[in-house]
Amino acid sequence: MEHVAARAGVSRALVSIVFRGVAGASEATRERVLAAARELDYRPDTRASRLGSSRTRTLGVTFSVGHAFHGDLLESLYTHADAAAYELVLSGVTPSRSEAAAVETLLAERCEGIILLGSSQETAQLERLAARLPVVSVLRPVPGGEVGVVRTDDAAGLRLSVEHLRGLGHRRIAFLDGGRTAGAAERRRGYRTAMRRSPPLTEMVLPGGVSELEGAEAARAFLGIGPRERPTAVAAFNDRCAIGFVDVVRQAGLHVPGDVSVVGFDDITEAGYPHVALTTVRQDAERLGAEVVRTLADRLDSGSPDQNIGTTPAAPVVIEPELVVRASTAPATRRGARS
Amino acid sequence: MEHVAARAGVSRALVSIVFRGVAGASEATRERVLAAARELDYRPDTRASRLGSSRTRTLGVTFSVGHAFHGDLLESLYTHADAAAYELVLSGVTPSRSEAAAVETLLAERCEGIILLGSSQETAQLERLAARLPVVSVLRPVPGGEVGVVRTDDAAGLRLSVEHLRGLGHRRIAFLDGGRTAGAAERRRGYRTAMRRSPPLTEMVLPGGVSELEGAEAARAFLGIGPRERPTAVAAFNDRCAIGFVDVVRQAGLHVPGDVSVVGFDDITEAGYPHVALTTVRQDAERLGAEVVRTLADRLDSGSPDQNIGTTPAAPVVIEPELVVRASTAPATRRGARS
DNA sequence: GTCACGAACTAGAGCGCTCTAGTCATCATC
DNA sequence: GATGATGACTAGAGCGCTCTAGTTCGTGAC
Repeated sequence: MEHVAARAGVSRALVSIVFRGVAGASEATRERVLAAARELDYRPDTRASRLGSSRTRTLGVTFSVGHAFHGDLLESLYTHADAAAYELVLSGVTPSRSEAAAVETLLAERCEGIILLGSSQETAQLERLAARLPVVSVLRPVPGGEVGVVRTDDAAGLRLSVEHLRGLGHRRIAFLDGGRTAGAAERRRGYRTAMRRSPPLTEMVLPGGVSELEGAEAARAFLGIGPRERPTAVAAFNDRCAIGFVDVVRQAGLHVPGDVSVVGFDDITEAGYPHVALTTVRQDAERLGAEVVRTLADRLDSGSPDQNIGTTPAAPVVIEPELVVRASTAPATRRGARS
Repeated sequence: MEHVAARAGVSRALVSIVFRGVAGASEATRERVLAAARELDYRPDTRASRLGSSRTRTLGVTFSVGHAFHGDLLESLYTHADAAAYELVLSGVTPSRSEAAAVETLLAERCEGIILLGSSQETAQLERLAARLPVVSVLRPVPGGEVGVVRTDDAAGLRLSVEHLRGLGHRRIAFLDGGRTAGAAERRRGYRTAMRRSPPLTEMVLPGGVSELEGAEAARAFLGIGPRERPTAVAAFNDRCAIGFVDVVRQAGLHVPGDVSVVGFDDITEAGYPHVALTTVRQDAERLGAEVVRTLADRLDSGSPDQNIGTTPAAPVVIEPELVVRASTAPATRRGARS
């Protein structure tokens, strides 16, 4: 910085002004400084600038590495954080690196707010964290109102699934459960509600899970059911689970959607591939990301300067999902499952 | 820090000593400081500590968000960086956030070294970057020797594929190409070499790609070939491509491995799921990560203090892949494709 | 008793920025 | 021509650490 200042013939303070993009430098000087910086291949040290300023304008994000939908969310977060003049610092969660450890590094970075994608921490822990700084839990609802929440209306999503299948004439509709994953309880609840509407249908919850593997296992349980009692349709916890289910069911000689209709959840990229063509409930990653940044930025930018603690989070933001009908669902046949 | 020092009745310098874990504090004081810190919920500010010290002990990583194999690599990198007392800072690449932009933020963080997972930048750009600081390209070979490289022996991997299929009696073996992706050229070369060994077989390269989508498209091209000329085995650029291929081929009524054997590449988690059971060439994410950290740490820790420029990278580290035989390959039948 | 020595601890100058409180022209205003 | 305003710029005190160059004190050797 010193060198750039010298080369441009100005003070260090002026260089700072130019790089922060604030008012206080003439157009001519601004260009001279930028030119000098370019020649010296200089770029401001983010560590130092964050240290110097009262605000770090930094948002920490924990995410599961390799998780497809988290990838989609990150993309949206990057875009909107950038637009709101915030920087993102990522902290990955892996089987050997816990979410708590990931959060710890974010705190040490002095992030102003923390974004947790699909958090698996206990509510009490989240509340303790939220007492220190603004926290928003994405995808996973957190009761109590201390922790900000941005999520899809999971229950409504499953209602869409079930109503769609009902409308196609299905009466035996199973749900492939998601266990303790973020959002699973709500989806299960949505399934139950929809099944109890008139005319009420017999509920059937099969243990499922988050990945293709668990979908495949659920399919084996499904195939173990006698053809006459077998559900003619299945709503899965998510797309990957649905895809694993379809794979195994097809390998067993059944047809999808001829013998069994399947609906997923998320609308991951793969679900839209022509050879997969999964009917699913779309979560809008783009909007989720936008809302996360908006709620956090609102809290941070409005709060009394350097005193974010005390600003309460806005009410949970719940985004309505949308049914995307593709080729994995079809009208129920009279005789139920064939073969 | 001030507060912790006051509470423990020592100087700020002593607190620093304790938190850095260096010698110079008695056991009793150490505990007193730690206790005070715990009570005040204090943790050192990483920005400030990096600023203060000559070394940042920070490694920057660019990766594709949502890319399964990058996720596996990140996990390994986290583990080994931690063991070598380095910190990782992640910078995600998305369709709307270029690799160059990702690198830019890493430079601004003053990372000591940069790790590029599956870089898609041009060699010239990589070399320019490598002139500033140690860079290692993972998965993607870079000629010239200026940029460190840690990768799997892609060519050998495809030779393993082809030899395996040859051994099963296959003679018409196609390759689903990976286009311009990292490693694709080497795999294509490995395929060619293996096909030209005695007895030489007729090469057949079908356009493939990196995802299931492209594998599915390749399958359609494959199905368009007359049953008599159709390859009886396929080596795919990667697992996802192989999986898409298998899906479509099965939907068309062919059997895998009965009618066509398929070999993937990577050994992503999904390939090992029982209902997928893909024969594949395993890339060892754990070892790749370990080697990346080792080579970087070697350069950084040995170099003349605060003068990394000039230390040349070690020779490329090439890790031998391993064939994992599962259920997607079987001996060739006399008549080639059935159905 | 004196001295050297090492262990335990401290003072204080950075690190590369930000940002408040200035200085100094220049220009319109009455 | 004195008076502010305004715009362009600078000095210098932080930010929260690290780290060198001390100081202090207890211990053992002689």
